Amino acid sequence: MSVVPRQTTNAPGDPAAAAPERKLTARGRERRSQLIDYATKRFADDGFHPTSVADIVDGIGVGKGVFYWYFSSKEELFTEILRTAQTDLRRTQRKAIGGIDDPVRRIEEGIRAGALWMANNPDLRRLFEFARTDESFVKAIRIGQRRHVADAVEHLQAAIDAGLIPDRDPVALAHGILGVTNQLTMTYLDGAGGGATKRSAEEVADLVVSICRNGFAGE
Amino acid sequence: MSVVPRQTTNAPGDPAAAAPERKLTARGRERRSQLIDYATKRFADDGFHPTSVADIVDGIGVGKGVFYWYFSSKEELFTEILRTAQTDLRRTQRKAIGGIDDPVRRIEEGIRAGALWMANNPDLRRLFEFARTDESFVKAIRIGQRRHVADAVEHLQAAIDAGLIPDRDPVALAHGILGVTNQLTMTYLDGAGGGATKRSAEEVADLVVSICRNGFAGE
Amino acid sequence: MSVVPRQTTNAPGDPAAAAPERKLTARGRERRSQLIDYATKRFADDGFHPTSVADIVDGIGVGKGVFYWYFSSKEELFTEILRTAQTDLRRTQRKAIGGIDDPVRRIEEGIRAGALWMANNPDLRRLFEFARTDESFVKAIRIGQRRHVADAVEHLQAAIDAGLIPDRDPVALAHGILGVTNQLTMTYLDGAGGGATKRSAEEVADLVVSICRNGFAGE
Amino acid sequence: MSVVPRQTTNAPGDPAAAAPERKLTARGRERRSQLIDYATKRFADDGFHPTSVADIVDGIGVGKGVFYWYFSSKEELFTEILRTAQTDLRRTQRKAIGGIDDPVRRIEEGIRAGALWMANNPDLRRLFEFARTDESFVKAIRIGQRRHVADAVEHLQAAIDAGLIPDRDPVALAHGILGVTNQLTMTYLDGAGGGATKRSAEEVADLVVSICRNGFAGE
DNA sequence: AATGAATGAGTCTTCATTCAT
DNA sequence: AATGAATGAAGACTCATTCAT
Repeated sequence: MSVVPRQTTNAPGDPAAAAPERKLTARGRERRSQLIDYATKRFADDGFHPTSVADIVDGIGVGKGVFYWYFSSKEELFTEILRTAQTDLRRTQRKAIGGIDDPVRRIEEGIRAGALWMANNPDLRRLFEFARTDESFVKAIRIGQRRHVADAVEHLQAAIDAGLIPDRDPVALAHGILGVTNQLTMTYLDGAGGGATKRSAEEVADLVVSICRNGFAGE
Repeated sequence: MSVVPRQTTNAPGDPAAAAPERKLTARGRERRSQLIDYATKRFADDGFHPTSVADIVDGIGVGKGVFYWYFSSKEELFTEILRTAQTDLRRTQRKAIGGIDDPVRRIEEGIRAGALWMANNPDLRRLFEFARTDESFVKAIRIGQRRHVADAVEHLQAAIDAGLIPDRDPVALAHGILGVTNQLTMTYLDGAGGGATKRSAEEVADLVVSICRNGFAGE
Repeated sequence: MSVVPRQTTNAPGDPAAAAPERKLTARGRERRSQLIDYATKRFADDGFHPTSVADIVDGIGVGKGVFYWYFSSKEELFTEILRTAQTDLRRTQRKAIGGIDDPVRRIEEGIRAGALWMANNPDLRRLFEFARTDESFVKAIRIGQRRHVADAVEHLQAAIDAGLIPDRDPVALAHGILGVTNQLTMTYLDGAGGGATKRSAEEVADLVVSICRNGFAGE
Repeated sequence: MSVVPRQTTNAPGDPAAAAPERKLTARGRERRSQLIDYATKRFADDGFHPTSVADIVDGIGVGKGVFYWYFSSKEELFTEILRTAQTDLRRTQRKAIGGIDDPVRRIEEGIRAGALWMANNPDLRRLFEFARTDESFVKAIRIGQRRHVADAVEHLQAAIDAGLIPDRDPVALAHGILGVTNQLTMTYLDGAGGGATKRSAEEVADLVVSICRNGFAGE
């Protein structure tokens, strides 16, 4: 006779719609990944808004309900993609500069790693770019970007303190680096280069590092 | 009862649907401007996809017919906004460097003018950014971007030829400048700066010029 | 160049979704009525939840958009039906007792008018009944019911003050009257009478008045 | 891949889909009760249609399969709730008047018992009310109501035959009693009373008896 | 030039129900 | 007995666009 609700569905008043916290089986986790991967591709190719949930589930060949079993909404899925991607980018950069002592080399290797990641994950790079333009996702993207910038600032400040580079606003520098990286990877690796010569990911990474380091007039 | 979209009379040979070629009265031109201005604001604030034609005409307080009297589609309006904006940006930059002989100063003043334009037209800057992410508009935006880059390349090449700056790929440099400009104006003037100090348009422009010129290590 | 929004769509923060305030033409007003009438019938016959917006527009033979041109949601339409009906019921009762001096006769004629209204508007009666059971509409229905009870209480109190009827809680009496009216009109005029003899609206009205007046033991 | 609803093994000759006839263990019976109790609460609070099977099983913290192990459908569960409740109400009333000889007192005590039951089972009272408004359940509810009325009629007729109360249509009287009981318990015990004073279940029961007995004008 | 009305395919999302394990 | 996964029809609602007036 006792009515003991063991579990409330979703904490109400939650700012951003959270994922349905489910205990997933192996098969479930696989499905979830599959949805994320396929959706990433479609979002990158066709855009977030133009890609419908129906497109996604049809593309995978499952029923519509499957989507909502794993994600509470299309927006939540997208946010999830962004979060994962940002985490991965950060991890990649950290790994690349681990063990390097010279702050300037840390900066350079960080830039290179960032550029390579962008080159290797063109879909995710595009999603970042879109997310920045959409009211619903700016917030999500800024959290990661702030951390990203903070990471770079740390090394820039160290280099400045060590007298290795001129003393300029490190936050502005970090953003400059970000801008160059985005623009060049997009231009040379995304087919956006108007008449620009095709280049390999490594070449582009070198280019990014060089421009970030010297500007157009430096050295 | 069936709704069969009819082709509007278009300029022949025009690849994308063009505006209905109308001879507008003074009042008509004003209406058109009003639509463009209001739509620009809404597109920038809420996004292109989330903003419906109904939002636009309701916001102005006119009927739906008005919209389709001046534009053949929502896409056409957006394309028109982009085209006008790109033209305006270019004109602004050209005016800024007119009469300057030193190629390096031309570059710097061009950068400054570009950054100032972005700072003064934040809505349009956002629309550029979005347009790059949407399959339907990349083409439109690239035409202008290519010209924009070409302009910069011309001066960079001149500076290189004159031995005023090191000999590096001017196309890459031009793109780097673009990236820095976008990122910094966005960061410091669009509220996107995570903890970054607020700055005036002029300060930001100086910052952009400085970073583009020297990179993080130069000078 | 000026952007002058003449009219915002809907006051945001509005508790209940309000109707899209439109200037309707004669044809528009007719459509709206048609939708209300048809929906009333379907809601009464099949229930509010089981009746879909598609059912309604299909039944009338118009496109789905028509519905949302006139009503902002299915709920809003239903609320509108309730409001109109309650107003009509009240007007009917007021007209019926206008000019009667004796408070007891006012009560009796009010009851009779109420019962007749219910008998003549079985669909609306059913909707009232449903609305009381649905979280989303109780509030809407109670506003009217409170007024309805207040009206009755006024006359009951007058009769008590004049020593024409025993001094009992008039609010409780008013609710009792309501209960009898609902139950009997439903039973005898809605096909809900289990084995009960069919009766005319007038007969039922007499029955309601008689029972309300005397109870089972009185007189 | 196709989903073809299969007939669950039903008691043959059963008009509506009946519960799977299972021999339940002690634990099984408890689960079933738990489902019924929790569902009753949700149906009463949120409505039958708005409450999904998922809501119910999630609220209890079990899988979907559990639900369909004990009930063949959501409708069947609801019907079951109604049936049980009606049986319980009847039993309560019968017990209350057992051993009373005077038919008038039998009527009064029956009314009181009914009112008290409603007061003590507000959720079930609400479900009765809803069931009367939904095409799918009217039939189920009427069976019980008919019996309920028949019970009352029996005593009313006895009282009339004994000359203890005036000779009026006992069926109508019985329905009148029902209407008063529903309306007053709802008003005073369900928070539906617009400005009406809160009262205890016993007070309300007294009120109901008094009004049913005397009407508004009788002694 | 402009309006209110209308279209209907398409969007996101829900939900009763089934099934393999 | 019970679970997580899946189904897919159906629901409410949107929206670019067209049309009669």
